[in-house]
Amino acid sequence: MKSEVISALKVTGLDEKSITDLIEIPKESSHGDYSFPCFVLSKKLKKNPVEIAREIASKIKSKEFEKVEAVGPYVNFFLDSKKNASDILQKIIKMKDKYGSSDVGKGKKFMIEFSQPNTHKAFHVGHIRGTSLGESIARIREFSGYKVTRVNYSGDTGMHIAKWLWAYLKFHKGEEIRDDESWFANIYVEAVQKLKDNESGEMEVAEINKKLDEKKDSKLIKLWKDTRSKSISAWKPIYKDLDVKFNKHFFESQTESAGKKIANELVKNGLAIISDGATIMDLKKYNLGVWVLLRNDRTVLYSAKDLELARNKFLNYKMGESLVITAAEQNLHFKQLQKTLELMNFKNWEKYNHLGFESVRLPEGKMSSRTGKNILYADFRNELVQAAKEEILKRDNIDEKELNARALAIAVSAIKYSMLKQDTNKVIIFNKEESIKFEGDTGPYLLYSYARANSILDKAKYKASAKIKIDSININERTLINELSRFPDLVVEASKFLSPSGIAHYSYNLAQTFNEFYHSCPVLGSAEERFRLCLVSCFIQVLGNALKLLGIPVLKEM
RNA sequence: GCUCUCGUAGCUCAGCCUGGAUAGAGCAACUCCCUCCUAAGGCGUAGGUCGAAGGUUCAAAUCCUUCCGAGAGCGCCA
Repeated sequence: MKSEVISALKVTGLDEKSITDLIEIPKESSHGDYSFPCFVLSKKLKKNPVEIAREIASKIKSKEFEKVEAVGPYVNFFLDSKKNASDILQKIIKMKDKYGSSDVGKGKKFMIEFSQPNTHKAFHVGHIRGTSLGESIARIREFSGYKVTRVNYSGDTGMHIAKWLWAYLKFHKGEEIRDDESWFANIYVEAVQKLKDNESGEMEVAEINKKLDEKKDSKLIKLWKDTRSKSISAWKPIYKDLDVKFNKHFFESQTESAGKKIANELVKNGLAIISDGATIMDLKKYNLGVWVLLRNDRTVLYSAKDLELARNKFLNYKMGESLVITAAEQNLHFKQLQKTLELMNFKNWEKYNHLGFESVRLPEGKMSSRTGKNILYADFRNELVQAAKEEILKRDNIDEKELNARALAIAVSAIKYSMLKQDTNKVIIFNKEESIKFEGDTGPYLLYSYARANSILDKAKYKASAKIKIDSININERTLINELSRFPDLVVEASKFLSPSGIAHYSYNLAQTFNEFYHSCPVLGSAEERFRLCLVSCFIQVLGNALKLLGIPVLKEM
């Protein structure tokens, strides 16, 4: 179709390459399917571009186009809209769940690490951003043909654990250990508070940290193990809600001793040095500052553990590309990590990539598990589910089980959509009052559009058929079909740039276009019923595919 | 001080990679539309020096430079 436009434009005397580069797809459908701006020719011919456009349009006589017209300095091409529409719908009907998929990643392995909650700490709304983002990128990459391995990595050791254990032993000793996120979160907050300006406390914590590192105090190790496993159990319902499954869960406790070994080897190789008793990588000449691997008491830091994790991933998973998703605060850390891998001569070091996403903040400031100034996932989720239930009951009377299922889907759609629609390098100001509203540019709006469309098909007892007969096509239908046709290109973009936000915006635009169609084009009982039913079913298919990539569940009824 | 990110309507954001036709949405405000497929919807009104100044270009929100403002990071947290 584009090729016809190109060959028609050979009347300009330009070669195929420059024509291809110049052709645009207009933002507005009233400007046609393709458009050719005449500014470049204007310079060449030293003539008014408006005049040139008029001349070109009059020279083109092709039956391939419904219309070719000059508008100002542009030549606009209108394709045969019925044929075009039928081609697009047929493609969707044929490909179903695969519509939008591609094989750009065929034969390639892609490992993605995301979520990374720490044990003994809060899983708060900020964690949802990384979790939703990682899952969506994983799905987009799978859809694009990659073999994807999802991994999680948790801090189950280190200073924050020492602080938590200190507070537990000091103020909660003997208390039952619960698999409850907020119980863990509260004790951690208490630890941080009570350690403020408390030198003897700090020394006790350092002592616990050292003992954990040495693994000799069996009583302490048992407490650590018990609390660790309960804390891990507390995540299960969260990942179930969010529909996230990992192929592998790494823990820092498994990387620390090998990490320490790597740090010591780096000293032997002369890559790392000892400075003030600590083991460091001096990366100043790369403009990456200093990277501390071991503390001066020889205990191991995040940095050395990450080197071991990288080594493990390289060795045992043989992936082509590896991505780690974390908060953007860690951008420098990952540059230092990558540079160190390079200096260590790791094969494929340049494919060990990092994507940092900006923080989720409360209107009053940064969220923090240290101070407890945050919103725990479970609390927020329950509030959203409650709000959704109230909305449902306003308009429908359904049984408890169905009510719970629908409310959860609505809550999850609201959470995920709000996290995914925003560009990753933009801070999200999390406003709770705003986020429990289900109108406008929100997840529930998408589900609502989907459910409405589905209800039409239900009433018509519609069964998909590959035969499409189009007698006429109006502006609403045409716009909706154009929107449907954009999807595959967007998935390719999203996969390339590791960016689900484009899919999120697309979903919203698509739903909006559908709602306009819904409002102005009656389906059931209309003369165009067959064609419109087909269009509705294609809309459901494509919105469903898009939401699947975002990890957002759909509802047939709402 | 150095590095990175952000700055578009009252508020929250698209658009910027790949420059083009009147800068788009949502929320909030003000109208209108449920005898009609789900009003969690749709139509409309109002709201903009695209942070500022230079530069490149036929053409700049978009590319380049400088400056201003906000946030984050910068040796023993992760």
